[in-house]
Formats: sequence, C-alpha cells, structure tokens
Amino acid sequence: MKGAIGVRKGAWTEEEDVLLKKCVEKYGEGNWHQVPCRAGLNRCRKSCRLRWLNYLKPNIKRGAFQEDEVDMIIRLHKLLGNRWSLIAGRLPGRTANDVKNYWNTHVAKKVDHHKSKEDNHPGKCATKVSVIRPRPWTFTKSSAWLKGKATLVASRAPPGSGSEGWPDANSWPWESAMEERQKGWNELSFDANIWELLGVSPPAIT
DNA sequence: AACGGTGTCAACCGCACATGT
DNA sequence: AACATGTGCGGTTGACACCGT
Repeated sequence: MKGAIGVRKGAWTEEEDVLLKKCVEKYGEGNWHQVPCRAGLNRCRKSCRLRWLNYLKPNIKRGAFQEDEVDMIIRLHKLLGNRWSLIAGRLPGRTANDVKNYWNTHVAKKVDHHKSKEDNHPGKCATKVSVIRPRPWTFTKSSAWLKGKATLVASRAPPGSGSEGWPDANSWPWESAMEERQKGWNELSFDANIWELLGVSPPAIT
C-alpha cells in the first residue's frame, strides 16, 4: 500500500513495529516528524505516533473493558463529552482510540437505547446534559499555575502511560483551571458524583 | 460449505491549537 | 502581529473476524 508520495499506509508489519519501538526507546517520545527518518520507516509521523500510542507503548492494557471502567467512561463522557484523550487519561492503560472505539461500538448503543426510552417519557427525568465543548484543560501562558514549570497543555496525555503518571488529585491545577473556565462551567449541569469520581472537590462557583 | 450481514478495531484524514520566528 | 511549522485530537473509514442463514 503506497500513497501518492511513496509513504506506506495500512496495517503495520512486525518489522515496522520493531523499528519504531527501537527508535522511541532510543530517542524518546516526541519529535515525531523525525521519527520516520530516524527509525528508517516509510511512514508519516502521524502514523508512527498513533502506532506507538495505541499499540506499542508499554503498559497498554488490551482486552475487554471492566465494569468499573465502563462506568467511569460513561460518567466522564457525561461530563466531558467526546474528549476521549481526557477520558482515557483516567483509565490506566487505555488509549483514547480504545475508549472511542468502545464507546462507539458498545456504550453509545446502550445510551441511545436508554435515551430513547427516556424520550418516550419526557418530563420528570429529562435532566438536560449539556456536553462540554470548551477545550477544558488548555491554559493560557498567564495562568497562575503555569508560572511554575507546569506543562502548558494539561489536556495532553501525561508522561508515562495512562493515568498512573498523573499527578494526584490534590496537586492538580483544578483551581486555576476552574478559574479560567468558570464561565463555561457555570453553564453546566451534571452529576455531582463526577467530582467524587475524579477525586477532587467541586470548584466553588460564584 | 458458501454467502451475506454485522461488529470490532486499527489506521487515516482533516482540523485546531501551541509554539517558534 | 503575522506567518510557518509541529503536535495532538476527534471523526471517519476500511479490513478483517465472527455469526447466522
């Protein structure tokens, strides 16, 4: 399978996996535009990055989702909408692609089914869930917590893999984030359990 | 056994955003 | 401030596996 400019597409071979893995182990993650050259792969940088993140990265958990994971996905989706990378970040070993696929193939159907049931009985349980579409964890340079050495974009996957590399809830910049996003948050309504789920206290919204 | 329909998952594409010059 | 470049995300698609007829 070759593209117009000779870049290989389609399924990855074992040799390609080995080359990519060696390259990332040697040079580390990042600089994806250099990876194809360094690894000697005839792939575009996007393809390399995706392959690493979704398949080759250590600690990737494969196989069926556990019940608690599904529950977490549903809750977080309710809060965050289709922010798969954020959702995946709270599920150790799961990738955004995994979560997205799982949602589309399993959960979405159940939710649709449930929703259509509710639609037949509008009124008492018709709690409006506005899907959050702000870019929730993107902070400006002026953010207070960024005055330190924090990563600019907290929505990015943390170093390491999965959420095990995340700072604990107490060290998370929720406060500043909330400050910046309060306007958006104020318009939200969602299950209060989400804060418990995330392991933090809800922001004091004024 | 052969065929068609459906489900699942890996991968690609386009876009938006961050950063550097 | 404007532009160029790099990066990551979400949506979508295609290939393959599985299942029922």
